[in-house]
Amino acid sequence: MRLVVADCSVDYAGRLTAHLPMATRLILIKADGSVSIHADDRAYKPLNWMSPPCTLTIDESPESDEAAPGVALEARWQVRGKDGELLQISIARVHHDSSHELGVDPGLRKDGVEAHLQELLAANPETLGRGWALVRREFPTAIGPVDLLCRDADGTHIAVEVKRRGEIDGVEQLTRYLELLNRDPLLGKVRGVFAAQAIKPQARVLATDRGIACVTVDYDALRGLDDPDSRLF
Amino acid sequence: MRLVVADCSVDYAGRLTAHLPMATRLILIKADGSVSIHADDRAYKPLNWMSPPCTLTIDESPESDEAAPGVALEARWQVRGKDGELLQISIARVHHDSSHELGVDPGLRKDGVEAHLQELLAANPETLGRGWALVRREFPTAIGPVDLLCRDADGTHIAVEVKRRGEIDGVEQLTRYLELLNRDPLLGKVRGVFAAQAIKPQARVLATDRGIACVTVDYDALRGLDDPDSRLF
DNA sequence: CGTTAGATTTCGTGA
DNA sequence: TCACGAAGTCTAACG
Repeated sequence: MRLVVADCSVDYAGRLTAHLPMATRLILIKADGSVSIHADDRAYKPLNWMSPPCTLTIDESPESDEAAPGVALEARWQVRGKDGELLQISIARVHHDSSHELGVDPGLRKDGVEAHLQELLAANPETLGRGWALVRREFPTAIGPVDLLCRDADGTHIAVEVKRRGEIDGVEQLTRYLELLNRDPLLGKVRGVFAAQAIKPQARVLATDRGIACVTVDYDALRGLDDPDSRLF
Repeated sequence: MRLVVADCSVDYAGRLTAHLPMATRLILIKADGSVSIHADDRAYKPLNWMSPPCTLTIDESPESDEAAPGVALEARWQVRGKDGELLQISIARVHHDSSHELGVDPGLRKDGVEAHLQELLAANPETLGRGWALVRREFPTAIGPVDLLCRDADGTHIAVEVKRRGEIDGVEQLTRYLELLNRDPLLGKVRGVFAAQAIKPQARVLATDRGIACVTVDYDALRGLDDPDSRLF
């Protein structure tokens, strides 16, 4: 990994066209070939970048920038990506330049994403409704799998769409599934349930309008049900 | 902006739970308070991060990590965010540490996004169909504005949804608008057109099934129509 | 290889 | 401030 702090201007032409006027910025070159240009804000997002695969070529005696003919340039970097994408960095002055050997990262472990929420609900269908039982996770349909298919105490099937955050797209998705499932004579009338940690008001309105019930799920409580050791009380 | 290259392990607890075992990484602290931890791959995305507003506290004589009692730690950084989010960085060895004054970035100019595509189509409705005229951009409905409302040579209204890339969500969106617009007796029967630089096959199928026409738009040609100087041929 | 759905999405804009 | 739509989204999984 190479870290360069420099006064530079930047031009990007590819999926869009963008220009950065001359200013002091961090240029980050990773071992994967990626190049990113950071200002001192915007959290982790760079101002401009090039994703791998790409190639960096350096011109140590470039012409001056057309936009600023008076400014002498130390170097011009050209990063070429796929599809003719080009990131051009015109460097007027380098403040810092260092390289570091990081090695391959051992990777990271995550917990608490939608897949895990789905697992927890599959293991505890009673959370969604009294007397409900799981029929199948990832129940297949022609347009994709339904997250959970359950059956209530009366034997009625319920299609459950699980989201971490319940927004309008999830309701649309469940609507398409229900349309298909309700054509299947083996299942009979299928109801819909939209389950999420939090449901946006507009999504709730749309769901209700379509006869889909909404359930907000307490992730921590569910995890407690699943693993009593993790309870804190 | 402060750049630290160090052997560290990381724990994050907040919107999810995540752990990074000990390894050499870049820690980037920006003036906005954000902290991000980068490996030498994954392009510009960090392994872990904390977005502002957040506060960094440093413990210079921490206890050893529970997970690795044998490893002595130089420091432990705790970054606290909103909602009790916590990013904890356990530092075993610092390889590099430097700070740099970057100042406020003058910002960047972008071109070629959806808003501009919408402007160009509004200025050139004939691109969508012979004899078409623009009625209004951002035509308001109860659930949000339709990108373009046009009228063809016969006086029939057409609702146009503009996307850079035409996917299934855009068709759903236009469908909802059409449902509403067709209840308005002042407009009469309203047709739908889905316009994008490229339209995914499935989106095209869904649109066609719902009687919505698809138009692929040549952005560069449109820009040429709008500004003859920018033509390259 | 195309398509889909998720993301600690992030980021802007308009109400 | 909240909510929704767009993003140079990116990325991993699945058919």
